[in-house]
Amino acid sequence: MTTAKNIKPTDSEIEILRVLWDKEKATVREVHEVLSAHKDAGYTTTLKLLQIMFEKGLVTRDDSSKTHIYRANVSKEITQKQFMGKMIHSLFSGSSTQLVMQALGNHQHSKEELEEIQQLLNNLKKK
Amino acid sequence: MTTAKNIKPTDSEIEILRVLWDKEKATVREVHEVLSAHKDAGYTTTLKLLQIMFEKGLVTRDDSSKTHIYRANVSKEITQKQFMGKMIHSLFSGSSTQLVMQALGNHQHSKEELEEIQQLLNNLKKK
DNA sequence: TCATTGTTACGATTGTTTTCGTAAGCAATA
DNA sequence: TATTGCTTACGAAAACAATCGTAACAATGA
Repeated sequence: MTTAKNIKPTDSEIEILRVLWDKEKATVREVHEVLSAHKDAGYTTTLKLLQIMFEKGLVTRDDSSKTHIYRANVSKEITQKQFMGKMIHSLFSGSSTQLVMQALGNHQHSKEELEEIQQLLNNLKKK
Repeated sequence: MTTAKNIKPTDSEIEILRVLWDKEKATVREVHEVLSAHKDAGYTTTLKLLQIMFEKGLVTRDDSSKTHIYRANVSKEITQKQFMGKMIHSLFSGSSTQLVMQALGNHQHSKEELEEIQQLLNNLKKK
């Protein structure tokens, strides 16, 4: 699962992956419960999406018992990196620095968070 | 054009917007020339896309002469912010700090860039 | 004038994503 | 046993994105 897949999940697929990243494993019903809190789509929609994701290799499933159990098969980190790279390329002229400045300037960060970033920055500067 | 539009351009539309952001204004042919450097789609595809973007309000056009002249009607900054927000929400649990750390840690930054980020960080810390 | 070239308009096709309806199976239980 | 409820499978529709072919028209120059 830590393997880098060259697959880009759609928006709906990411919503599902978020649940799986969070819960480690889940049934269709469990995923659907979480999703239906802020989205309204039928149960079979979630089911179908998970089946498609299985075909694509985005998730694995244990079908040894009647109710199948799904797990993410792409890591959150790799997916983050992938989308980040795409965004840097398409919207920030390839400059990750510009993206960082944008994120820093346009969002609120607590004192602790700023300090955390400072730590990382210090490390990077050492090299 | 600086107005915040609640519209999310598709991937192809972003490619076109990049050209318009870069050139300020352009004809279909000019846009197409730039695009066809790294993409192969016919001229009428670019034309059609620009027409659709016009209907959506993503671009404006001057059709006073036969060859229309297009301009972006959404700013780069607002589009960046919009996609950034979406990404932070969907892939970073709403934490822009996490996104910043990811971008910092996973990409190369020159000494000058790191310094630039440091400056901004200093400003933020003052508050 | 007539052919060529470059332009817009627009319908149609193709592919992908999202959604749902329906059928079929299985298990629990009235 | 028969009913109910929860499950998967799967086809198909709807919405959207991307592509192209063709027609119509204007401007240019042979």
